This record gives sequence, C-alpha cells and structure tokens, in this order.
Amino acid sequence: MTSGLRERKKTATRLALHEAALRLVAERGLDRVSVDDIAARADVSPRTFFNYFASKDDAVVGLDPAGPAEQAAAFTARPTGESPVEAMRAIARETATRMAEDPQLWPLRLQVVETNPALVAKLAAAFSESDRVLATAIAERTGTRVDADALPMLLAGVAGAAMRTSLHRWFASDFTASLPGLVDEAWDAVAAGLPG
Amino acid sequence: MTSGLRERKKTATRLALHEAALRLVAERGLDRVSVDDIAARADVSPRTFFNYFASKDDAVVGLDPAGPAEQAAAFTARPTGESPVEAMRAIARETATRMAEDPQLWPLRLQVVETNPALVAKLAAAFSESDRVLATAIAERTGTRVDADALPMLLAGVAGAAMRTSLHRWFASDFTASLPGLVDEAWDAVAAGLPG
DNA sequence: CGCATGTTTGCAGTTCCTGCACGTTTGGCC
DNA sequence: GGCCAAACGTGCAGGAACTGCAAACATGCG
Repeated sequence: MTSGLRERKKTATRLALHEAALRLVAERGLDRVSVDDIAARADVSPRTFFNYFASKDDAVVGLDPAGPAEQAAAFTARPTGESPVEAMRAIARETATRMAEDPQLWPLRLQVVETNPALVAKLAAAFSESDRVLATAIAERTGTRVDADALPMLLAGVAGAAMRTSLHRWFASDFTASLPGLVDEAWDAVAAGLPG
Repeated sequence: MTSGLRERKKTATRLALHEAALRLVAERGLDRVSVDDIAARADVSPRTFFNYFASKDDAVVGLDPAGPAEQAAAFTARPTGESPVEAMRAIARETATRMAEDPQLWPLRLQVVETNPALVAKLAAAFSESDRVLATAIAERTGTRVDADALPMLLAGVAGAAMRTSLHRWFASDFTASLPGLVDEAWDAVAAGLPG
C-alpha cells in the first residue's frame, strides 16, 4: 500500500508532528506552545513544519486531509438499494467504529480540542469542509444539485451534527460509552424527525 | 434603546470597520487586504481595530457577538406549548426574515464569504459557537443535559445545518428566492426524517 | 554511477496580534 | 459649569505565525 521509502517517511514525519503538537498542547495549553517547540520535538526544522501543516492549529487537530474524500468515496460505493439517509448512516457508523478502535488518539484529540476554544473552531471548520465534499457526493448519487436542492447540504450537515453530538457525548462519558452506539442513537432521533 | 453617545459611537465604529473590511475584501480578495488598510478606511488607528475585532477575518464576517445569546433568549421565550423543534423552527424563520430585510448587507457578506475559503471556515466556526449556546438553552428548556442527552446538541446542530443550507441556496439563487421559504423547506425535510 | 525529481532547510521579510503606558473623551455628580 | 472616575483611542515595542526563494540533500530509476 505505502510502497516507497519516501512516502513512508512523509507519513511518519506528519504523524510525529501531530503527536508532538498534541502532547505539547495537552501539557501546556495552546498558547504556550510555539511552532518552533513542535518542530523541535518532532526533530525537523521549523520551516519543514509548514510543509506538512498550514497552521499550528491544524497540526494539533491533525486530521487526515484525505478523510473527507474517502468518506465521499465510501458513500458512493454503498449498495444502490440504500436510501441516501441509510447510506450516510452506515458510513457514519463505520467511521465511528474506526475512531473508537484506537483507545488513545481520538480521546486525547478530543480532550485537547475541548480544552482550547480556538481548536473547537478549527474542528468545526474541518467538519464544514467535510460536509461540503459529502454534499457533492450526495448530489451526484441522488441526481440533485447542491445549489438548487436542499437535500445534499442538509443531509451532509445533519450527518455532521450527528457525529459532533456523538463525539461530545463520548467525551462527556469519559470514553466509556460506545461511540457507534451513540451514533446510532443520534440517527434514530434524526430519522424520527427529532421528537422532543 | 441605545442611549448614550458612547455606545452609539462604539456601534458606529464597529459597523464602519466591518463595512470597510467587507468592501475592501470584495474588491481585492482577503489576502490583499491588511488590517492597516481596513483601519485606514474606517478612520481609526490599527491598534483600535483590535479593540473591536479579534482578527481580520472576524471583521470581514462581522457577526453580531450578541447574536447567539439573543437567539437563545428568543428560544427560551417561545410559548411553553411548543415542542423544542417547533420553537427552533420558529426562531430560525424569524432570523431568516430579519436577514432578508436588508437587501445589501447579507448578500454582500455571503458573496465575500463564499469567495474566500478562509472565511467559510470562520463562518462555520461562528455557527458552531452559536450551536453551543443554543444547545445549552435547549437543555434548560427540556430539562435534559447537554453532556448526557443527544437532543440538545443534535437539535441545535440540525438547526444550524438547516440555516447553512438555506443560506447557500439563497446565495445560489442570486438572492431571488425567499429565505424564509427556503428555511421552511429545510425544516419540512427535517421534520419528515430527511426522505430521499 | 548519474540524472531527474522531490524534500529539507536557512534566511529575509511581511503581517497578525498583544501588552503596556499615556493622552483624550464621556458620563455622573455636585 | 467644573470635577472625577471610568471607558476609550492611540503609539510603540515585540513575539509569533506564516511565505517565497534558493541552496543543499535524499530518493527513485535507468
């Protein structure tokens, strides 16, 4: 899969920068960590940092830049019998399962993000970008247009809301709850039209 | 309402800075406008700029910082007979009506935001903050807890998705569509459980 | 080996943003 | 009107984020 040495080194460096950023911010707080600090702990030059992340915040949040596109592809690949809502729900559940697999990374990420308001904003922006990509995929699958019909953006946005809600409850439960279970609950409520 | 001279001057300065930022960015694009440019056009010192906005981006987007709290208050003030969904829908419609009243400001804002990716991110962050405040209000009204129950964040998030979708479609229609009408469509779809 | 291509790094420079200190304006009070 | 306290505007100094450029360096491939 990751064949060449070059690519392996790149992903290793990216991960090293992300983990360095995450741990430093967990220890000291966002504004007591500089890009130079992060670069130093990851053993690269400060200039190199910006070859991997566009900003300090991005390095801390450290999301896979290919994530949204992969989700969109997964959505497109769902069986044609499924309704758009069923398909979105299915990939949300898959994503949740994958997130919950690593008992360290996502909990630490969420802990650090919830503690630093600027990062909450960054994560929201990342979700919004993901929504945008997913909306395009939904439009293609359903033969609608993002600009004209409500469904694509609405469904993508609701999916994002369901995931954010579930992540928050997962965090609030100290990661003892089942993330896929929380995702299911959220989608049940959505499918029922959000009963009060 | 706005009694003192002091307060009137403050809101005037804030508005001047926002309009300066908006028009300059509309003309040249975000990265060809500096804070100094904005301050100069608004006739204040660069240092004063930061007494009104925390960042250049915030000045361009220029949302009322009291907006989320006002929405939450409006939600709390809805008749007790209404379900949470009905109440949220009602204030969404009110908000949409108010936005559509000014035929200049919101269209220009949306135009500028959609043209500059960094601003899309900022707007998403602002919506997320609004969601957070609304979720708290929903929890209080329904006797649930934001940390434990899905409804507060989920409903707030869905409301945000409905508004973002409607704003996008309004923009895509060149502002010829009725924004409250689009909001109604979005909420109809949500209430029906997002049929495909 | 040796070339083409991609990656790292240092450096100079711009812009954003903040803390601090000081002068000016405003509102309340007599 | 005159006075005081609080709020506001401004200049300055400085740290940190980020970018473009060009020179070294590493890797893949023939």
